[in-house]
Amino acid sequence: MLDIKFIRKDPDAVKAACRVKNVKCDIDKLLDLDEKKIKIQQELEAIAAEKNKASRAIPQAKDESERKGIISAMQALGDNENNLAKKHKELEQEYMELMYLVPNIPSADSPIGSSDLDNKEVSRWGEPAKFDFEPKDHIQLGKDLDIIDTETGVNTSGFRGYYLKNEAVMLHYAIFWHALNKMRQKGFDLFVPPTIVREFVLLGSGHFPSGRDEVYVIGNPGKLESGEAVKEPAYLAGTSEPSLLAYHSGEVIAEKKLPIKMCGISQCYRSEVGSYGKDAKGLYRLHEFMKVEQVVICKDDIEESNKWLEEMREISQGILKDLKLPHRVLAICTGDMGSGKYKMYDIETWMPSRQAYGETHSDSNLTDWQTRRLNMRYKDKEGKMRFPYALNNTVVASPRLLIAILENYQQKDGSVAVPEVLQPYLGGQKKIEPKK
RNA sequence: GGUGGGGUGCCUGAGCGGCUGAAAGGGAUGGUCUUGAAAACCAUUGUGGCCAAAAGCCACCGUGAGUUCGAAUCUCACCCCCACCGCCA
Repeated sequence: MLDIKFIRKDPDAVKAACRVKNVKCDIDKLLDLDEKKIKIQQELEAIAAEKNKASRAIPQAKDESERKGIISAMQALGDNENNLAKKHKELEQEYMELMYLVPNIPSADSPIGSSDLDNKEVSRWGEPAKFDFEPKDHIQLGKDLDIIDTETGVNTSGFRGYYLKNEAVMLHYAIFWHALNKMRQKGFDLFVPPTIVREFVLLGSGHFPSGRDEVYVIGNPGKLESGEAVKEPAYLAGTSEPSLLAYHSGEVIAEKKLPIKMCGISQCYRSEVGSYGKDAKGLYRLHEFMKVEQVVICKDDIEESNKWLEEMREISQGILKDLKLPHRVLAICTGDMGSGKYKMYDIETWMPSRQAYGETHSDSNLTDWQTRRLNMRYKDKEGKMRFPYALNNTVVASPRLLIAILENYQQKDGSVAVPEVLQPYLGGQKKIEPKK
């Protein structure tokens, strides 16, 4: 959400943001609603002031007839008030619906573009492996090593279902252990956050209203004593970011507590309704996976927040470097970055079966777009209330990262080497051998 | 699942129909004192809107409706928390 005062002052900047981000949001209508709403509000307040004044006079009334006179005068005001209040409420609702759709202004150095084709590569690390044999994809490797079973997974769970088995399970958790250790060293507070969340949490993070389709709704969130369904629905979060942010929602944070560095590990659920037929095979696009996520909440300073964006990028790249996985960093263009974002990088890791880099991380600076929605504030030294800036980045997500590990670490004999940093988590095991 | 109790500012907590935006204490900030600190004492300490600012006005005591001339206070619904018992990974 943007500051309405900013939108009033510079509607063209907001319209430009809508354009480059491909967001449909009628700014003129928003401003019109704003104007109408304020006008009615002023009328309502004038009536309220008069009523309050009269009401205060009642205890001082000399006799019953003076009392009655005041009361009847007030009742006359009441009729108009009800109509205005109703109108105001309607306008307010319409206004809020639009406000939630207004995109953040992208940074000046973000590439302008309409799709992922316009993203700009900013750096590369490592050399994609060259094999002196015919490499297999992770699906085949998973079968041969008896560590991944997508066929039975689909049978049990439906499309995009999977089982991890044996060493894949060990690798999966080894990655997370490694990541959690690293994040603790970096001074992040660790969380296992809720994945079942209330509406305000996803509205606050910006996953609602426009990303509603992407989120699973829990059909039966519980029952009341009367046997009726609970009125408020519950949702399965697609990342721990909303829960981590909501930890401080509605809070006035002490300035000295900033920056707040949070790290969550959770299962993530995504309906993937917008991507039917895309990445249909293997472990790339899944309805449920696990992820370690980092969130930073810092002062409302562009420079400081951008410093954190780079710092978080480096933390994630550090883990890929620990795993010796070739990867590249992309500056995401305006059309591909999502409505709430100010600036965004993706990190893509080399996946031999795709003969391409595949997205494994997503590093974003949302400035105060989320904290305004969540009414999360801090008081600066002058005692002024400010909305802090919020950023988030993937630390690691698996099974997707398993694709890169298995495919990059495969050997001519059909085995897969275990990355050195992960070996301690597999009891020192160096190699995963094919099963006969 | 049963039975009670309860959501008030940064925190604890009083208020239970009208000068109450809210007592008291704590905390925080500033000052006096001190070589410095502690202690003590004094002062300050809501948010948002009309609004860029002053004056003024309006709204806000979990959320939403209602009763009333007037609601933190009364009624209803919803959300949440706590205690004890039962059940449970």
